[in-house]
Amino acid sequence: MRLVTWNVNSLNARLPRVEEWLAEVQPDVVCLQETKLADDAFPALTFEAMGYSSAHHGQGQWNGVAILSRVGLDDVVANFAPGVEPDHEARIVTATCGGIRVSSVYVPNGRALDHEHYRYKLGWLDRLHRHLELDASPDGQVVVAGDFNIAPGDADVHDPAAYVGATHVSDAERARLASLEAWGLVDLVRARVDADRVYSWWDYRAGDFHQGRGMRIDLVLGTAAVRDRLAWCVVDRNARKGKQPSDHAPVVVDLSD
DNA sequence: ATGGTTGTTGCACAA
Repeated sequence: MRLVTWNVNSLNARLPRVEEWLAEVQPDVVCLQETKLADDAFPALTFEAMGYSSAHHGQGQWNGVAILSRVGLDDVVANFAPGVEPDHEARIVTATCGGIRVSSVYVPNGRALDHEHYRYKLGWLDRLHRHLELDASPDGQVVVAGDFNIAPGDADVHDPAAYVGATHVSDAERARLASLEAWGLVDLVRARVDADRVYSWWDYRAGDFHQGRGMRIDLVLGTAAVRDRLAWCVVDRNARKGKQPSDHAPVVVDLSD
């Protein structure tokens, strides 16, 4: 099974590139973030024609997450699971695809350590942990994939010194990620790729992509049962090149059957 | 050099 995650930064602006990339890469399960669409504007028929069932949780203009699957799509939960305080923004959708409980997540950016949005981010990550406790089992096949807006370690940041005091690298954010790992999730790319400078996001400005100034903030987390199936993975930085790219590259994970 | 770009029912703000 090929599972991917991609923050497309507006599906409206990105649909031609997304269609082209899906046709080339042929993933079975696709987690999308920042569709920036209302549910009635989501191009479900376009994906259906390519063989994908889909579940979209959107609000229009900002945020919006989706899961596409050609290996089944059942038991969809938009927002956090019942029992968790609902998010007022569209940042998580969950479905069972090919026997894996999959969540597509767009973790709040946080903006700055002294910003209210940062408190929202930390609380959101706590709610994600609670969501997993209610919706999934660490002993099962579970994947949480998306834009976490957290660089797990300094090896995931092009210039750690430049990010001291910034969001994405703070102890509190990394502690939330560690809490998800303590529940039973593993960072699949880090488990497989022993290298620095593997990034998934580059600022549009100042030629950051060309200069290699990026961060790895798009993650595929999986339980031990998923990690044991891990056959191959890559961040497809080619998708960050060319005309009208997203500022994020897709992350590709191949699992053995 | 706190610069630069892209997206949004934009005309500022989020990323």
